[in-house]
This record gives sequence, structure tokens and C-alpha cells, in this order.
Amino acid sequence: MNMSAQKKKLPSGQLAAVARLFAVLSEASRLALLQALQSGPLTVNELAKTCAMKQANVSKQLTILHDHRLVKRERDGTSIRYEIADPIVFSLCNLVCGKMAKDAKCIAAVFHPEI
Amino acid sequence: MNMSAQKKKLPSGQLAAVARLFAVLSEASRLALLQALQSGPLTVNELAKTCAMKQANVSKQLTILHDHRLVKRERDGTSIRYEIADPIVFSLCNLVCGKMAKDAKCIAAVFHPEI
DNA sequence: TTTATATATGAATAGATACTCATATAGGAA
DNA sequence: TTCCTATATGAGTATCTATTCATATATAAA
Repeated sequence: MNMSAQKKKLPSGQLAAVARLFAVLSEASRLALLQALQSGPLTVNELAKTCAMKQANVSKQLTILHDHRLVKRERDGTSIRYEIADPIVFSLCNLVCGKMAKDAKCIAAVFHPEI
Repeated sequence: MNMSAQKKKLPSGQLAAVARLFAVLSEASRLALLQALQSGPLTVNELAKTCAMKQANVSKQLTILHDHRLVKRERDGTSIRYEIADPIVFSLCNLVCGKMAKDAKCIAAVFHPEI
């Protein structure tokens, strides 16, 4: 196990880069798009219907996801089909969900200590 | 391995909760505080010096981290000592750093294809 | 070419929030 | 008690960005 990686401090520029990627994942609409794409590739219009978002907004949020290499796109006739480019998003979300479940259990224990 | 966890769609309320936690990690100043605490507990003033931030701002950002159970605090005389409460932040940051390194390598390959 | 459809983008708006300054609060020492 | 120090907080400001509407761009079909 590489211990040095654990304690090394990042320069502020890299911290900002990490922060920027977290910011991409900090919008529920973008998470909804990624979640919809988990079942497979979808076009912009399909995503707009699935996620109940306006087409313009879907396009903009997909551009942001694409800029950060979280999705990739491919033209398919007159449509453009987006798909997950980096499954890291699911690892990240699973970690966060696990934490929330743990915290929720803690909170439940406070309100129902007899259980 | 539990495959069902991979495909399950979260209700929009839970998506928003996940997004909120990512938002906490989407500010470089908060990441800097967490990074400083990686070496061990520190007081508010110590963090302010270490991270070159104003005391008021450190206190506010720590409150946000505390609200999300990422840090815990303990009074120590006249000071308050903060420490990491959930090491998940380092797992998350390591995942993100790994992704950025991979992407950087891709970009480098585009500009220096001969290598 | 014209027409229709899918996607991207510019402008404008509204809402959120990080940051700073000043001040309040709280605990320890005298 | 008073004084000093550490932390928290309210107000104000500036910046950022998600969203919408309208429009531009691009591709396919006729």
C-alpha cells in the first residue's frame, strides 16, 4: 500500500481542479442525466423526455459533462447519441450513497435509541 | 457482487441529497481545510494560518463540513479542535485524482502522439 | 434547392453562496 | 466582576450558474 499518496498535499491549482469536478456532480439535473445514461446511450431528446428537462438545458448540461469527459457523443443520423464515458461517476455516487445511509442510521439511532 | 444496486434509480429527492454532498466538496477552500486536517486535528485559528484564510471564513466552511458530518469538533480550553469525521472524503478525492491523471495522459497523448 | 427535425448557443433572469467586515458570544485568567 | 482570546454569526457584496426563450446551425429527406 502506497502511504505517501495519502499524505501528499496538492498544490492549490490541483485542489481547484478537483473541486471543479465535484462541482460538475453537484447538480441534480446532471446526476439525473448520468443516471438515465446508466441503462445505455440516449439522444438529447430522449434524455429531455426521460429527465423532464427542456432540450436547451439538456444540451448545455451534456456539454459540461462532455467537457469533463464523463460522457462521450456520437452522431447517429440527425440525432446525437450520448453515453457514459467514465464509470467513475457510479463509484463516486455509490460512495456518497453509502455515507448517507450510514449517517441516516446514526440519526435514526438518536431518535429511536431503544432500537 | 450486488448488481441490483448498480441499476437502481434514485428518487429525485435522493439525487438532490447526493448533489448536495458533492457541492460541499466542490469548493477548493473546503478541500484545503480537509487536506490540512488529514495530518491530524487542528483548531480554527491553526487552520486559518495553514490555509491562509480569514478566521470568519474558516469557521463558516467548517460549519458546513460539520453539518454534513465530514468533520467533528471538540472543545479544548478556549479553542475548538476540528478533525476528520469521515475518511470518505479521501476515497472520493483519490478517485477524482485518478481520473484527472488518466485524462491528462489522454490529452498528453494527443499533443505528443509519438511518445 | 426547400422543408423538417435535432442539437447547440446567445441573452436575460433568478437564485445561490463564498467572502469580508464588524460584532456577538463564550470560555479562561486575573 | 473585568479583561483577553477563540470562535461564531449577521449584513452586505460580488460572483457564479442553472434555467428558459428565442434563434442559429446542421443533417436528412423530398
